[in-house]
Amino acid sequence: MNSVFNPHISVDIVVFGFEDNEGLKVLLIDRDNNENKRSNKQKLPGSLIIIHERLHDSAKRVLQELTGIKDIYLKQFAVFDNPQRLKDGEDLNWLQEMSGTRIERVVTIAYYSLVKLHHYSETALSKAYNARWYNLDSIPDLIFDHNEIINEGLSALRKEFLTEPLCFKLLPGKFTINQLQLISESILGFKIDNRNFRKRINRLEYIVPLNEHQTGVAHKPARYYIFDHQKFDIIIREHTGFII
Amino acid sequence: MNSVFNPHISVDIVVFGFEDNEGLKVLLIDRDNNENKRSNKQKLPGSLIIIHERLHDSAKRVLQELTGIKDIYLKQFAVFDNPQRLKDGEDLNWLQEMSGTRIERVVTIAYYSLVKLHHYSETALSKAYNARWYNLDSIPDLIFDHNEIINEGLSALRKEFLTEPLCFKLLPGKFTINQLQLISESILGFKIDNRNFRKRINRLEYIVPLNEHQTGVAHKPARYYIFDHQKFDIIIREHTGFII
DNA sequence: ATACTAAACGTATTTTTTACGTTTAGTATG
DNA sequence: CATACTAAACGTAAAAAATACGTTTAGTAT
Repeated sequence: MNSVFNPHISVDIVVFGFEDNEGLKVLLIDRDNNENKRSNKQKLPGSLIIIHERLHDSAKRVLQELTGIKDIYLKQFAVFDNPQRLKDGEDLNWLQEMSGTRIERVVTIAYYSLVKLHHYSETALSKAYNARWYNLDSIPDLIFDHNEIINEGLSALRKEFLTEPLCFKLLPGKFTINQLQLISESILGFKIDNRNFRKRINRLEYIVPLNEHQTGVAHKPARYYIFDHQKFDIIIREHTGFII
Repeated sequence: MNSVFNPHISVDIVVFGFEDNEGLKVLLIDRDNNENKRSNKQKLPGSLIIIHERLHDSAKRVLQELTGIKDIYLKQFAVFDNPQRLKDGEDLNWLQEMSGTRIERVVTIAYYSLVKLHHYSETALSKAYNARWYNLDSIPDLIFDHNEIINEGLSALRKEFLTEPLCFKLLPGKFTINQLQLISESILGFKIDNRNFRKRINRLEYIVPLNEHQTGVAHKPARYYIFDHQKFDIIIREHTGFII
């Protein structure tokens, strides 16, 4: 591969995976692919951008190559620009060989993303790069500043979750209140009282109850709800949640 | 000037100026300096970064050159990467001459900043670049995508204002509740009921009342308060403000 | 018929928000 | 030195939201 790449700018993506009743997981890949193995180092999915490529498209491309995931939610959350961030000579050599260009300094634009983990279990993920899910509390040492990128990504995700209707990126069109709660707990990392959660949700006009219920479950069937994007926009733009 | 610049990456800064009882203003400069005048186009303060320079340092440098402002609050809020963003041939030529390099594509990292406007009135600002404050509702057409950058910067500022203790970057160490309210109104762009504002502020443990009051004012002298950063960190990290 | 399960409902208490009216501690003035 | 003036500060009643719990319900499974 020679320099179709812009050797100054890259994207990296922190893909968070959600699964019922589990903490969030993060998708990591091997630095080297199976045929071309030189180390066991791991990293975030990411790449130098291609000349003229848009950052968002670049992130999308990388993710699709590694996971087959399309139509995914991607959020730019920070830029990592420390001139020393590539300092490990061996990793830098790897990057130069991989990209076919001489590299001085790379500023990386970091994205996070949120997917239903079971949609992308081992089978769909890149075998060539040994893509795997890791619990947040057992992330190995990664190349460059990728550990730092994950930490900042998690903060950004949690902060954003409280002010943007993020969870509807994960939920199906029709969902139950308990599904909504499970996602919230998983992202925020703590348990929520179900009775109070329900009351709060029922007050929100943009979460609309349907006259439709689960079928075939061995308990009281849950009601389905939909998220009304338009109502949300109208209501939330008028809302001012002070912290000061 | 020849290529000490990185011709791929720039910073631009939306400097918001605050003044009692006024809407926010934005600092703009002329594209060309007085000696070297070729047009009347205006732009945000910004520059290609210097090789090896950190983005934050670059933003700081540019601001200081144009305004003399040091020790300023700077917040990275977005990246603008449209490959067409420099499309206007004339502005692109200008940039190439100015930087002494051939330029293909520039990705810009955008910052916003918030200053007490009266500290940086006409006298302190760069005369060479004709730096001036503009009301938000009378921003002229700017070069490249700078109008878009301002709009996004304003959204980011307002959003951030509601979740971060931004106003204490503007206030003196000791401040009155009414000063706090004026800043809030100015940034958010609407009026707040003073009686309810006081009550809310008085509940916040990290805004600590002093036994010290204004002197020499022709009315009941106001009490001074200080912002307790440590208490804020402890309290806010435990706080979860749901919107969903 | 009985057990089991997740969903859904309920209630009492405290805290916060909202929308207003009133009083106070100073300086300025005639 | 009494009165006016000003911004600061206090107050109150009602509505809405948050919190911490206990109970009932609509299904399937045995």
